Amino acid sequence: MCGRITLKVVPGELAASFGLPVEPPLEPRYNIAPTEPVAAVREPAGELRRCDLLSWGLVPPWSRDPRIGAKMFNARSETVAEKPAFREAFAHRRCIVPVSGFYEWRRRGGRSEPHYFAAPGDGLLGLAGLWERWEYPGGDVLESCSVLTAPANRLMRRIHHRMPVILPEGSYERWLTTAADEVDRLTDLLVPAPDDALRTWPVSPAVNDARADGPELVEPVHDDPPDQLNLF
DNA sequence: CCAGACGTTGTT
DNA sequence: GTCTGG
DNA sequence: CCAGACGTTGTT
DNA sequence: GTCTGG
Repeated sequence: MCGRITLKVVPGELAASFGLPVEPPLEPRYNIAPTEPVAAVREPAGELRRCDLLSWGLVPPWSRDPRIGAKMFNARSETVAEKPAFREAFAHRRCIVPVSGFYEWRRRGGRSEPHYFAAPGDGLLGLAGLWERWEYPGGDVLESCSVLTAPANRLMRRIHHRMPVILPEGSYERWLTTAADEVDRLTDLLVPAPDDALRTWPVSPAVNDARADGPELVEPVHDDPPDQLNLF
């Protein structure tokens, strides 16, 4: 799965990686949690590609309460085309969530150990996403998004059994612009990333607190020793 | 017909 | 909005 | 995802 | 245990 992400870019990097006409003004973030604003690249039909901040956690347009979004920050790629909450967004409103990396937690002996995942060379990754539009009773609009997940690859499996869908750079255009009646041809993209697409290392549990933010959160810490009973 | 769900993860 | 269950 | 609350009345 | 907030 994917429940925390980071996005730190040098000027020009986002535009270059995702083919944006203008570089969006984004502050570096090292701990973006569900319900928070997250960057999303979209390409509306006939318009320029753009990057906006959307609320992380998709709110279906028929929802009566936008707080449902807190549970909709991931969508299973295996079922996204059928699920009532996601299928319209999958057909018509796909996006790419640019990230520098993401965190996954390994559960061991009742403890939850955060690990960071990033690309070798620290380039940006493009996560497969969906977005949706929801209107408050007063007419204000909430745009929100969700990150697709796939089974873990070999690297990820040491930590967790699900992972975000990472799009190859060459498939960004196809992911963003495939017509609704052809989305069944996108399934080749909804797979675990190759093992060499990511590096990983353990990080401090300081990241557990969603209010924490800063470059120190992605610094490696020593791996805990394997579980053992210290009798003295 | 109306009522109620609509989601993922992890744990048992 | 649309589907499932009763 | 994890952390933290989980309640009401009345007063500031 | 379950929900809300970040």
